[in-house]
Amino acid sequence: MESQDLRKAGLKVTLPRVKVLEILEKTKQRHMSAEDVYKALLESGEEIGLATVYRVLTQFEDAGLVSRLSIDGGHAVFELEDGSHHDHLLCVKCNRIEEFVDEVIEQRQKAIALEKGFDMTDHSLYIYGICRHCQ
Amino acid sequence: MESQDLRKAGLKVTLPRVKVLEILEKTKQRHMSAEDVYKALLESGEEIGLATVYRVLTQFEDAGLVSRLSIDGGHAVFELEDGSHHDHLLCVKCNRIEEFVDEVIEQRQKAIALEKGFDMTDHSLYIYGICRHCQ
DNA sequence: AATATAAATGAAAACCTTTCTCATTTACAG
DNA sequence: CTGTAAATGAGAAAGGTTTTCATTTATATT
Ligand SMILES: [Mn+2]
Ligand SMILES: [Mn+2]
Ligand SMILES: [Zn+2]
Ligand SMILES: [Zn+2]
Repeated sequence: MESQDLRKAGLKVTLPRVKVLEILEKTKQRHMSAEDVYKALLESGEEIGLATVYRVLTQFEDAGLVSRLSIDGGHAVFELEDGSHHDHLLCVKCNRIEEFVDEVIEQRQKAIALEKGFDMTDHSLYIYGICRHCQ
Repeated sequence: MESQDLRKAGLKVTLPRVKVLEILEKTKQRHMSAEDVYKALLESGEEIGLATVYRVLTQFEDAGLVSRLSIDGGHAVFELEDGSHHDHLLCVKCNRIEEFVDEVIEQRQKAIALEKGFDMTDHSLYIYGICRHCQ
């Protein structure tokens, strides 16, 4: 019952919001661009405008329902937020995305920010390479 | 004699290329956007088109003379390549950029790539926060 | 030094992703 | 059921970057 998730987030329960959430929950690709979501909606018979998809994804991000990856130079990619922070490995050939968590790196980042007098608000780490399947 | 640097890189020695290189070498700001370089050229009396600035910066990147940072959501930023890899801290208020090197993080990244079967080609790490001056 | 030719440039148009505008539709509180 | 604020769709606009193509320039050759 994702209507509850929406209401909890202070968002009115509208068809576009319910459908976008459904797509994100049902898809095989955990990481989707706005365009991907838009196309998936069309395929599932929902004619929801791309502008609305962007709006809804941004609202979901603000509400903590999804998180946004900003990949090198390209378009943003969204994923359902599951509460566990992680970073990403990207295959430069097939665009496969894998996830990882590394506490050592997380700690070092905090230490570096402290050392440099920064109040760290966020970080972004991407490892680019050629995946097993592509090499 | 930056003409030599250009020739070594297989690039013809043209006025735009020489001037862009000069700007990058003389500027106080180590990190400059294409627009910044373009404006600095204008201020120094050189009427070089923005498209040329983009082209030249990309060629310099390919030649290993500069490197490009892809900052979250914004425009690209370029810096003269000095052979020493480093990552960046960015102030979300004043856009100040600081640099750091952390061997522990570098090593962990390699280990993670290996673990996941990736042949690592690159990585990008940005720490966002509020700098000393802005907090 | 003059010439030929491939490469580089400038200006403007095109591109691509994302955001905005605004008229219309919708959710939902009363 | 009604009124009202919020959400939507379509298209325009934004903002950074790349492309196109006619013109200019660097440099190898005479
Ligand atoms: Mn992820
Ligand atoms: Mn730097
Ligand atoms: Zn791959
Ligand atoms: Zn600052």
